[in-house]
Amino acid sequence: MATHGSARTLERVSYRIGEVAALTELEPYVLRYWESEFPALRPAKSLSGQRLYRRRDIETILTIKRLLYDEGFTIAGAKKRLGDARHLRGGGHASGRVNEAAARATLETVRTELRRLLTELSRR
Amino acid sequence: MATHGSARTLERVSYRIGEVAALTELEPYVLRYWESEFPALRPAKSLSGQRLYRRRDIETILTIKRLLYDEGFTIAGAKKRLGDARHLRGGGHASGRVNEAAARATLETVRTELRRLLTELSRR
DNA sequence: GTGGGTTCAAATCCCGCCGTCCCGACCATT
DNA sequence: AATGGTCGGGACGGCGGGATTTGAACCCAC
Repeated sequence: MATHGSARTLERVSYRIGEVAALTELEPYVLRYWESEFPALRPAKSLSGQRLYRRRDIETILTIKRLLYDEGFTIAGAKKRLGDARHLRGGGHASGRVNEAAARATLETVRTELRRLLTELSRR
Repeated sequence: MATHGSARTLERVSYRIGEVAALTELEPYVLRYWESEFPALRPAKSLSGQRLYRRRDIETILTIKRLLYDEGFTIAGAKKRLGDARHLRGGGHASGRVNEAAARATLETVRTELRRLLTELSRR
C-alpha cells in the first residue's frame, strides 16, 4: 500500500481510460467514441496525449450512460440535454462535494423540462 | 358547406388516417408503424376496420412526434415515457375541454421526471 | 534499455432500429 | 362502377451507434 501517496485519504486527481472504463463498466472505445460525439466530454490530455479523466468527467460519463441506456435517448438527444446543462457551470462551488455538480446538472434537467412545459402550456 | 352536420361550430369526433397524416405532417405508414410500437396509441376502428382517430389520439401522436423528433428519444425511450403517463387516465373529466387531457398528460410527465429525480437524489 | 501491457488516431465493419415501399383486397363517395 | 382512400403484411434499406482492427507511441518495472 502507499504506492505513491497516501492512497487511503487522498483521492486520485485523474484517471486513465482503462481505469475509467472499469469504473463505469464501459469499453475504452465507447469512451473515445462518446468523446467524439459529446462536446461536454473533454478530458484533459497529458503531454504525451493520453487522456486524463477528472471526477467531473466521470460524472459526465455516468450521466451520458444513464441518458442513453436507461432513459432511452439517442446520442443527439442526450447531447442536446447535456448542452442545456452546460451554460450553468462556471460558477463557484470549487471542490468539496463533487456530487454537487451532478445534482446541479440534474436540477437543470428539471428546469429545462419545466421551461419547455411553460411554453407549451402558454401556447394553448 | 354543412356536409353532414354543422361543421363550423361542431368539431369532428373522429378522423381518418389520411386526415390525421396531413394534420400532423406524418405519413400514414408512419402512423401505422407507431401504432404497432406504442401501446398508448390505440385508435378505435370502424366496423369495416378503418381507423377512427379521436382528438386524444392526435394529442398522443403529437407527443410521440415531439419526443422522437424534437427531444431525441428512441422509440423505446418514448414508449417508456408515454407508458408512465398512462395509468393516470380513466378518471372523470368527460368531455368539455379536451385539452385538459393533454395538460394532464403533460403534468404527468413532470411528475414522472420529478419522481425519478427524487429517487436519484435520495440514492446519494 | 528492454519487455509487456496500455493507449493513441483513424479506418473499417456490422447489426438493428426506424421507417419506407409495395402489394392485392377492401371500403367509401360520386 | 369508377375513383380514390385505407387495409394488413412482408420485404427492403439507410444509417446511427457502436465494435474491431492496425500499427505506432507510450509508460512503468525490472
